[in-house]
Amino acid sequence: MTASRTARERVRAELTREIADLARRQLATEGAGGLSLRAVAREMGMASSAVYRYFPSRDDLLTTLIIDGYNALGEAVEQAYAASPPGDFTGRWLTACHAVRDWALAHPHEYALLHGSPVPGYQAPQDTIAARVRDVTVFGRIVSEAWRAGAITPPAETITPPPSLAPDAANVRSVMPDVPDMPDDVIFRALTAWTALYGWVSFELFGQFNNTIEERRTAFEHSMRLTGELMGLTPDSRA
Amino acid sequence: MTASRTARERVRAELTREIADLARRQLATEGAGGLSLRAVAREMGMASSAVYRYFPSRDDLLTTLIIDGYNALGEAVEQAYAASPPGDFTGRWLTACHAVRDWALAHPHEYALLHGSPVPGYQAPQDTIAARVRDVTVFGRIVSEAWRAGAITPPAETITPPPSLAPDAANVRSVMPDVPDMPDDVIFRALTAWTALYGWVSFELFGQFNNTIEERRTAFEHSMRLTGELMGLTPDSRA
DNA sequence: GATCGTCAAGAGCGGTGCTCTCGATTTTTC
DNA sequence: GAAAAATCGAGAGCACCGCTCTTGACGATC
Repeated sequence: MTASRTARERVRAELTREIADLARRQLATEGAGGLSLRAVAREMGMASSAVYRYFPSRDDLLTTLIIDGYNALGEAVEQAYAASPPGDFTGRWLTACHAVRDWALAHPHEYALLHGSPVPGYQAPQDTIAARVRDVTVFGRIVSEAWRAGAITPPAETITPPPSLAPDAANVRSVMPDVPDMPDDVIFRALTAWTALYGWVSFELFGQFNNTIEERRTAFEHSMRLTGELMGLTPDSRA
Repeated sequence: MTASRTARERVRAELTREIADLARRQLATEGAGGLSLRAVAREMGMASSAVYRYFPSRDDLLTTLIIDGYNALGEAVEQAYAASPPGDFTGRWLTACHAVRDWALAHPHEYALLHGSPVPGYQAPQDTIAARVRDVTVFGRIVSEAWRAGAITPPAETITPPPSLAPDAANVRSVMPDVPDMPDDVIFRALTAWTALYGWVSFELFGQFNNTIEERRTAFEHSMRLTGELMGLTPDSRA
């Protein structure tokens, strides 16, 4: 039932995929604004109006590209997580950070679609939100595992978050499995590290480091070590 | 000479300003992609072709908007700096952070133009880079003043940056007045705090905190306190 | 007062997203 | 197997865009 319905449905699924792939290639070369339904149709050898049989609007096409992008980024982070040694939490954190950065550098326009300014007239539908949590989940897993292993020790005289932030902390905690005892302080430290990660990648990709930071990869890793320290991760859990 | 040349030049300068203002208003309501030379011309009651006498292309108009945006943001940060008490460096850091966030929230589309994904076919010219450093300069001043006052004490067993990052650290140090003795470690801690600041604001503005972080301002301030700690700022320098 | 530079306006080019209609083809139903 | 229904591609067309070129009128200058 899932493999083959009518021939028409099969060719429809095929064409839909083909259009999306072509659009993604066009996105990679031209950028988000250069995405043109007419150009896709031209490259596929069909009339521009025919494309609307598969994607009711340009925004719908954009939405699938965004969802695919979140999934690709999430998968990259998941694979990096799976390939990193379980005991070394700082290593896992750094590996995951590099996975985000590497993917962003390899797919700059797609990253811009996900974490850049929203596309002009485009309003992201709810569908995209579900796919968005995929990379977040991995980071949450890393932090929660480290916490349960006792590898997170925030500074003694820590800055305690105000009580009004408890609900938000609970929201963040919900993406971390089995850490009901994690203090809000650690939650917000992890959140801050997370924003620093994407802040760095966005800065690097959007050109804010031009003529200033040249040893990008090394500087990035060092910065992520600092954010690891901010989270309270012990520098090397194997030592 | 600066006040009045011929009447023609005066009216020309006036119209140029008027076009830019109208474009900025259109940018605020429609977003970067919705900026249309034709719409501006329509609203000014002139033919679309006439606008090209003042801005040779849409990208040129965008460039002036970007430069104006950087200046407005920089000025907001400068004013916040000027209004904050000189002795309290953590306070100055937080005030400057809030200035960035407040300005971004008040001018979301302009912020997106500055720190979001680059506009489709637009290539930022060198002119924009000069205006960009204005806010950075303020942050550099805060950090360097704190350092000279002895209010920055990074953790004892710190993560030292690799020697290959020394040139980049020197680049960053160049925006900080009179701190030749500031260690590269502190430089990169400040840089990381800076990326965390803009990472947070971008996340908040671009919708990544939806359904997760609701007490935005409080959470932001707490996060910035944490980045202040990361820099080594003593929690309250007046105590 | 004639000349020259500047200006607004109009027409037009090629491009865009999107809609509608029409004929052809495939699937479903009887 | 034939008729009915659903689907599809193509074409024309709408309103918009950035941008160019030409034309005619206005203002400043000698």
